[in-house]
Amino acid sequence: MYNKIYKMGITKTDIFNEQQNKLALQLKALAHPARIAILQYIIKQNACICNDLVNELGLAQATISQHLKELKNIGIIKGNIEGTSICYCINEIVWEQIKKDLSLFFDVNVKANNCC
Amino acid sequence: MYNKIYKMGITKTDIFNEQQNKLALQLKALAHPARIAILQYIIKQNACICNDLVNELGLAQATISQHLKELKNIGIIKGNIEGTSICYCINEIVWEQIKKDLSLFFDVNVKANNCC
DNA sequence: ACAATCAATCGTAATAATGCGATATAACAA
DNA sequence: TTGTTATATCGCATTATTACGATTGATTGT
Repeated sequence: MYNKIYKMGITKTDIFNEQQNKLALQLKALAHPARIAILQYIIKQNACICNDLVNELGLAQATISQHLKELKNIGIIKGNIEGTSICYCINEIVWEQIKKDLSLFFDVNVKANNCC
Repeated sequence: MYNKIYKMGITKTDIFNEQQNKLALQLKALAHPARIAILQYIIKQNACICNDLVNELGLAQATISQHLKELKNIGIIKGNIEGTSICYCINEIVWEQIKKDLSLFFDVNVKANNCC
């Protein structure tokens, strides 16, 4: 039935350019309400530990830890060991870089559409 | 084993606020290299039809159609029937609104971190 | 040394997303 | 009418994501 060879369920990153793939990965890491809430909380408190987020958001510790990992993967947050806990804060350099990457995409001149 | 009632594999949108859920949905719709490429192509050409994208990107027609649907869902593009084909273009109003929503999230004062 | 605390990871269950072939539908052309 | 073209949708296979309990490992306090 399927005579062409391709991997099902997998994004074909090879047909897109570096910028498109990178931006998509950054957006995907941000595209969850819990991760947006985590970032907002860290910004509000300046820094926080995993357990603070568990209490604040009402998700299980394993779930928060998983979301933190995805945010760490794109570098937007970084953690520092402080005794038994780990203090998380925003990585300003990466935060600004992502802002720049988004601007590069969004700050284009979207012409007055001619067909709608 | 699991004595608490919750639906597995589903995002708990009820514990987040309107802004967090909306922003996450917008970001999710943009968080795929194909959809970024589609938007960039539409902007470059001002407008295009589904088949143009099939030729340009090298994805199957069904796949392109599916990605277009997701972009239509957040309103960032709109289609206009032109004969047998449908002309797609950017919805400038929504484009600017999403830019604003992103600015609201990103343009905060990220303090110098005090723990990393 | 021993218990307590915190966070990462493993394992698991369920839903979501990705991609394409096949088919359906709608509009135009001959 | 018949055929062509363009797009949407259905069905399917596969991978990805979400969420949590249980466990592990590391550090602190007694």
